[in-house]
This record gives sequence, structure tokens and C-alpha cells, in this order.
Amino acid sequence: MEKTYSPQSIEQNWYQTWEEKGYFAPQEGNGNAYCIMIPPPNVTGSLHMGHAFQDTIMDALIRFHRMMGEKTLWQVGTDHAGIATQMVVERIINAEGKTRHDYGREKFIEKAWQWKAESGGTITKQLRRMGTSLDWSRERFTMDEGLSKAVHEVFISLYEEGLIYRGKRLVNWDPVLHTAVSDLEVLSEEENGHMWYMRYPLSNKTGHILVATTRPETMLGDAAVAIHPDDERYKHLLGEFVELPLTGRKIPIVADEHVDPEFGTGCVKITPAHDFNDYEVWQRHRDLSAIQDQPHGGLINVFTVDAAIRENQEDEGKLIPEKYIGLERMEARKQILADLEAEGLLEKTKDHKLMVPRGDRSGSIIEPFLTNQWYVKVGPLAKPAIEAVENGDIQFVPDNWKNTYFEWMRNIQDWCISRQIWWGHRIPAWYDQEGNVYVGRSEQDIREQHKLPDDCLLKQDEDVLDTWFSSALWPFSTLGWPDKTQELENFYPTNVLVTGFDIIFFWVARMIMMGLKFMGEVPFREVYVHGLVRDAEGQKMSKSKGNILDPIDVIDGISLDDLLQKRTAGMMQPHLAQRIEKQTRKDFPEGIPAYGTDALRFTFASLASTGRDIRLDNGRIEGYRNFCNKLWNAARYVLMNTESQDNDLPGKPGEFSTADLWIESRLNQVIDDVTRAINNYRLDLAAQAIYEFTWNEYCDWYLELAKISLQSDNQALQRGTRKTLISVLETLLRLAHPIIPFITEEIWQRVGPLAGKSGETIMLQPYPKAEPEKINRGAINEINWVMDFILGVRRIRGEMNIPPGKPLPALLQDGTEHDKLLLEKHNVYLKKMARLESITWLSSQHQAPESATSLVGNMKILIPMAGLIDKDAELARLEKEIHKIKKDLPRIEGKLNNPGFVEKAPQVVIEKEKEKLAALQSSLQNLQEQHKKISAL
RNA sequence: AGGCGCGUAGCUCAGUUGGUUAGAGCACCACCUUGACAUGGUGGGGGUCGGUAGUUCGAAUCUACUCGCGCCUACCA
Repeated sequence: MEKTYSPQSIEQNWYQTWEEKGYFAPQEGNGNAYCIMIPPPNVTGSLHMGHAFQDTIMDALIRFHRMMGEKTLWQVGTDHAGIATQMVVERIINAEGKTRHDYGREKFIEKAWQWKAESGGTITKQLRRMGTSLDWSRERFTMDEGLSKAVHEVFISLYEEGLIYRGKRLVNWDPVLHTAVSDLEVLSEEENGHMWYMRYPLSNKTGHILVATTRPETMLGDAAVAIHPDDERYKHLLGEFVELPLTGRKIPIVADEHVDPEFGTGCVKITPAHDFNDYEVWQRHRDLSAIQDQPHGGLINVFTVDAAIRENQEDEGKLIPEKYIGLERMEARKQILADLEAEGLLEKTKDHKLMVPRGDRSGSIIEPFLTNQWYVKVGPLAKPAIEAVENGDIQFVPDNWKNTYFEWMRNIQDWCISRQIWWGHRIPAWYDQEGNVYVGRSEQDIREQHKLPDDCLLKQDEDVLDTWFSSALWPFSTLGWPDKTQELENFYPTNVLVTGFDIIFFWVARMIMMGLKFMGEVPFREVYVHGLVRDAEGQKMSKSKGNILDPIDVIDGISLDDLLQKRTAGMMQPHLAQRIEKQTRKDFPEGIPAYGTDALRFTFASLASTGRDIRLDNGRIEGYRNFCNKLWNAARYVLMNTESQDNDLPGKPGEFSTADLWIESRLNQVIDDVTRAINNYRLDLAAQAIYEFTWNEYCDWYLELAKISLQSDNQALQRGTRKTLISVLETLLRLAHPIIPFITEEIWQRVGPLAGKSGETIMLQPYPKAEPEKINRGAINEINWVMDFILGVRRIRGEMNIPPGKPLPALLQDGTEHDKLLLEKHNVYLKKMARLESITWLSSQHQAPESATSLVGNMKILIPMAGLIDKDAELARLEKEIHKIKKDLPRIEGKLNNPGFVEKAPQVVIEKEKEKLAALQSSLQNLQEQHKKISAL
């Protein structure tokens, strides 16, 4: 093996080998099935830390279950990401000086496929770098043939059942993208704005009513002014009309509970075509003749798809005043305010904070807009989906996320699934010239089914489906649905969905609804919700903040200059570049060293405690890289001592030392801990257990103890030790493999054969199984005694500044028979590891020479001072220990003197306290005697 | 407004049903290049668990209130 651990040189090859050999595909056999569906990343996207974190969790689970002998599938694929991808392709086209309309729909879609072909490999390549054991042979794309078929089947079936319908309603309209978006795709944030107080003159000429609004430009579409029915200030005005300024229209004053008398002036302008609340008010009052008789029954749209003031239609006369036609909404606002001002109708303007809804993709202000759209009636689908979580068919981890789920599902609105874009699944609906709608698999099918004559022209709906519509089918569409496949049989329902909380609504809830509807069974048994990956400052990573870290850069390393370049290139707001540069220089003064995939994965695993965001800390990644290095070097040592050696092969007698029995015992305890942790989704605990066992026990103690056995003349003991060195290491590699696949494979290739393993890869070896009968309490106690002894001597060395290499004589006093036995047995360990030149018993009566003291139970270890120990230093040391005990004693004494404690606490606890007290008391006495002795010198 | 989560050593985080002296890594201090490893070894310093009150023999752990931070949902024109 190479002397230094270098991830680059080992990680490159293994992935390719694994993939080529088909190890990622489900293994045939009798095991239970285990399946995870990857949340399909955007096909043209690239891997970010969130993916890397999520994929590490999934891969660890998958590798674990695969090694448990289960028939394991990690389904891979990508999402077409309608709006996101369309925007990217449009940007490319814009750079050519054209628009998508210059291309036309067909050419544009061609261009999008071309873009997918070019850049679609980026993220899958990056996924491979993470070591993900995804079954690439089954890779799917949400717009490939099979998945599109599933989409059509679902659409048609829901339509036929009346669960998909078309309707004209107010939707969230993105005036930049020219498409409807769902509620979830609208992000509202507080922004600074104004509240304008406008005077609407009363028709009876008795004055005016004062209306407060944040959107004066929509007044052109007002249909009424509303007041609260109990508002004494305005009650008398009910039934009256106001002159709607600038328009010459008359609109009624109506009463509605929606109005909050405390807010603004208590009078609200009602603009039903441009506000969701107003729309509802309108619905309640639409039958009033004063509303009904208005143009469009009062539902007056004033905008174009660009959110500019529209033109009048032929039959509308001058409904929209010509002056404003064509003005973009903000310009229209300015003009209208100016005109109101001129007419003395603008009473005042106040600063006002308001929530502004913006499209999550375009960032433009979303406009409530009246359009025809397709909807899924979700009520009937939501009901069983709620029940599935209530009755435990699906469990959230951590459990509290189910509250978020219920909250949303119980207030769910119909889902607007049509989008006015081009990239996506086109809605399988056709219209004839009379406007009749036909839904079917193809135009051909529809003609046959409805016996339409050839001269009947059919035109397909222009819209495409919301991307999440196809994502919702992912758990079964990828397995071949609507065909009845063996894969569906084997892997549906899947076991766990690993996801971020941000898409519980978008995706998780919808998968549950669709899965129950079309498979009659939940899509997954558990939903593991992980946290967000944040930067070292706890900030969300985002491009505009310039704090993005590319997982690949952590793996391969990157220079400061390249990192700066990456973070500041192509910035929308160049003025932020300076701040980003400063921050980057501070966080990564020397760039990022190449930590390797395993170190990054181990870091993610160790931070993956449930339900908590994680802060990525460079120090921690470095620490786990060091851990890999430690494992590497331990393996080197083991190999150096065992390769081409006689390692207790069958037929030769082997003898096991207490250290051998001890490390085997601990290993089996740790296997149990790790297995339990992984089963509970506590990768952090699993990682920690592996870390501590490897470093603090196997390396720090066992390897050192083993060296001693290997130096003995006892051939059988040597053989036993070599066998233990190998078998523990080999088991440890398998134990750690789900988290750090590369280094464990690399080492296992050398160690496996020595342990008598014959497989080609560690990936397909059985996961270690704890064998409780191998846990030897006696051996554990003995080695703990040995450690206490050695640590006692080391502490004296450390605090007395005695060089570690200097051999010392040790005297022992007040030992029990058991101490004597153990000393006899482990004399060599103690001498070598504590660097003692001699160990001599002293009877209790015997006057000990002036010494530094350490206690193992009641047994005193005395290191004679004879010139090397400083009297004052030893006194200080003793005082420190005495002080410690004196601090603890009163608390324990108090406990035991407390009648309540003695009466009510469990017997075991009381016994423990008593033992503790006795031990402390005798230690104290010993230390005080020693202190007296030394001070007398 | 409602809901959820967090607050433990300088930093990043563990702490399972309340019960040994509250742990780990990084950072820090001292000593050590010993033949697996200086990406290392040995020893050490450092927190009373955001605050207050309570339940209990016993609270970082349970309850109430409170302060600070974050997120989600809904929203007043």
C-alpha cells in the first residue's frame, strides 16, 4: 500500500469497476426487496451540497441493505423541470438575438432536447463521483416514452372520473413567463410600499367615501366598495353608489364580513378580477343587480398577459379609459395616481409594508389573473392520503413533520396543473371547432372513439402539465406502470423516501395521493426528512450570496483563485462581487484541499442527526479526512504484519490474548450499535461509533497491544493476534463501507483474502452481524484495568514532564488478589506501554519511598521520585485530584443522607452511589496520606 | 395570527425511556519526529447545559412562563 492516503488515486477506478460489473443492479436471491427512489434532479442541473448530502444518506442506506442481503434497488432518473429548463433554453435563444416565438414550438422543443442531450450528463457524472450505487441500467427521464405513457394514463383516467376538470378562474399568473403557476410556486415576501387613500365620490353628491389600497392601478376594474355590515360609520351608505373616478362608471357600496373595520379606512375597493379575496367577495354579491348589470357581471379584467392595461373589446365601448391602454402596471399606477391627484381625489399616501407575491422562477410580481386552466380536484385524493399517515401506513422521520403534512392536506386547494409553456407533457386534450373537448391517448384514438368524421378539425390543447404532475407518478412510473411488471411487483411500495422538507407539499403529498389512487397502496413506508446544508456562517447557500460550494470542489480541491472565479463569474449584480470575494478569502484563505469523496460522505453522515439543518464546517471535513488516513495507516500496519505470514489458517493452533478477546468483544458491541443506528436513520451515531471504535480502541489500544504479542516468542499467540488483527479490520471495513465506500473497498481487496473472503467486492459482502456470544465481559474488564494502569502512569509522566521514552520503575501497594493476578497476566503490556523498567509489589506496611502516586481502584501505583520528580509539582498534582474528589463527595453524601433518596430511588441506583462513595472516600484517604508524606520531605 | 424547530466548551455538534464526575471533533497549552500514521502520539486547560419558576429523592432531559434565533403556513385591501 502507498504510504500516504490519497483519495484521488483510489476513488477514480472503483466506481467504474462497480458500475461495469453491474453491482448496482438488484441482486437475485431470496432476500426481501429494498427500494429507494431518488428524488429526480433537474436533468440540466448540476450537483449542489444539498444533493450530495441527500445522496450520501440514500447511498449509505442502500449499501447497508444491499449488504444485508436484500434485493436492493436505488432507482435513478432525472426530471425535465418544465419552467426551469425552458428558461435556460430561452436564455440561449435570447443570446442569439431571437425569442422562442421566432423558433416556433416544434423547433424550440427540438432545441430543448438538444440542450438536454448536451448538458444532461453533468449531474449524472457528478452523482457518480459521490459514489452513489444507483442502478444506471434503469435510468429514467420524466419525459421518456414510458413515463409519458404513465402521465397520459393518469390524466385520462382522472379526467374520466371527473377528478380533472377545466375551469375559468383566478390563477397566479406570471406576467414574465406568461404562464399560470401553482400556489406553491409563489413566494410572498414583505417589501416596502405605499398605501394610497383615494376618494370615491358618492353618487348622491353628499361627499365621498375614502378607500385605502396598495394597488391603485386595479381601480379601473373595481366592481364595488365594501364595508363591514356592522360598521356604524358607513352603515347608512349601504345601497348607495359611488362614482368610480377616471372611468365614469357607477359602482355599489356593499356589506361584507371580509372587511376589517380596523384596517385602513374600513372601506375596501373590490376588484374581483385582480384579487383573490375580492373575487370571493364578488362571488357572494354577484347576484345583486347593481353588480350583475355591470360589464362582465362585474368581473372586469383590466390587464393583458404582460400585466399592462388592455385594450377595449368591440362590445365594451370605453370600459377601459383610452389614456391608460398599453401602460405597464407600474406606469399605469403612476399615471392614475397623478390623475387622481389632479382631480383632488388622492387624499394621502402612507408608507406601508406589504407582502409581495413573486414567482419562484422569474422573480416577477405574480398577478391574480382570470384564465382557463386545468385542475385536479384534490379533495377525494387527499382524504386517503391523510388517512395513510394518520394510521401509520406512512411514517415521517422525524415524526413531527406529519403536522406540516396534515396542515397542508387538510386545507388543500384544487391543483392547477396546466402551464402555458412548451417544454413538458402536452395536455392530451383536443378541441373541435365548436369548442367541445375530447381527452384521449392521441388524436387518432379520439377520432375512433368518438366516431368523428375526417372533416372535423381537432386541435390539441396548447398547454403542458405542471412538472410535478409527472414527478407525482415517479414511484410507480419508473417501475413500468401502467404495465404490470415484475419490478412493480418486487419494489412497490418502496421503503423510504429521503427528501428535504421544502418539497413535502410539491412532491411527497402528491406522490402519496397518486400512489394510493393508482396503485392502491402507499408509495413508500417512511419519509425521512433531512435538513438543509448551510455554509459555515449558517447561511443558506445560494448563487446570489456567492456562498455556493460545489461538492466536487471539496472532493478534488480547488485553488482560491479558481473558487473566486467560480463564485463571482456571471453575476447578475456585479456590485456584490466584492463582498463575496472578501467572504471567500476569509473562509478559504488557501482554497480547498482535496479531501476526497469518502471524507465528504463521512462528514455528511456524521452531521446527519435527524431534523436539523447542518452547517458545513471545513474543520470537520478535514478531521474525517484524517480519519480516513488513520484507517489507511492502520490497514498498512496490519498488512505489513500479516501478508505472506501464517495467520492462523485452519489446522494450526492459535492462541488468543485477552486483548484479542477484548477487541472482538468491543467490535461486536459496536456492530450492534451501528446497525441499530442505521436502522433508526441515525447516521451520525453510526459514523461516530465507527470513528471512535476505529481510532480510540482499535488503533490507540489494540494495535499497540498487538505489537507486544507479535514481539513474543509464542508462535500460537502470534498467529492468534494476526488473525484477530485481520478479522477485526476486515469486519470494520464492511461495517464502514456504506458510509465510506471507496477506501473500504480499496483496503478490503487486500485484507479480504487474508480473512479468507473470496468475493470480488466488498459491496456485495454480508454486513457484519453482531454475535453476542463473542462479547467477553471478563476480557473487557481486564483490558479496562490495563488501560487504567497505563493511563495512571502516563498522567504522572505528562504532569511531571518526564519524557515518554524514559523507563521508570513502578512500585505497587494495597492491591487485591485480583490485582495481583492481573498484574501477573498483563505484566508485559504494562511494562511496554507504560515504559516501566520494573514493577514491584510493596506490602502495605512497608514504608514506600517518596513517589508520585496514581490509583487503580484501591491499588496504588508509585513512581519513585528519586531525582526526577519535582516535589512541588507532585504536591500540586495531588492537590488537584484531592480537590476534585472533595468537590464530588458532599454531593454524593448528601444524596445518601437524603431519606427521600434512600426510600424512593431504585436499589441499583442506591448501590451504585454507595460504591461510588466508598471508592471516592478511599481514594481521598490515599491521596491525602500521600500528600502528607510528600510535604513532610 | 397559527404551527414547527433550535439555543449544551471559543467553533461545529452528540447526549436514547429523568439516575455514575455532561461527551466528541476542531481550535488552544505543554511535551514527543518511537520503525502504521505529524493527515501523528501523550498529557492538560475549558461548559452547569439561554433565563425564571415548578414537578421529583434526583432535571441538560418533564411542565409552565420568558428571552433570543430560524423556518413554515395564512394574511388587511
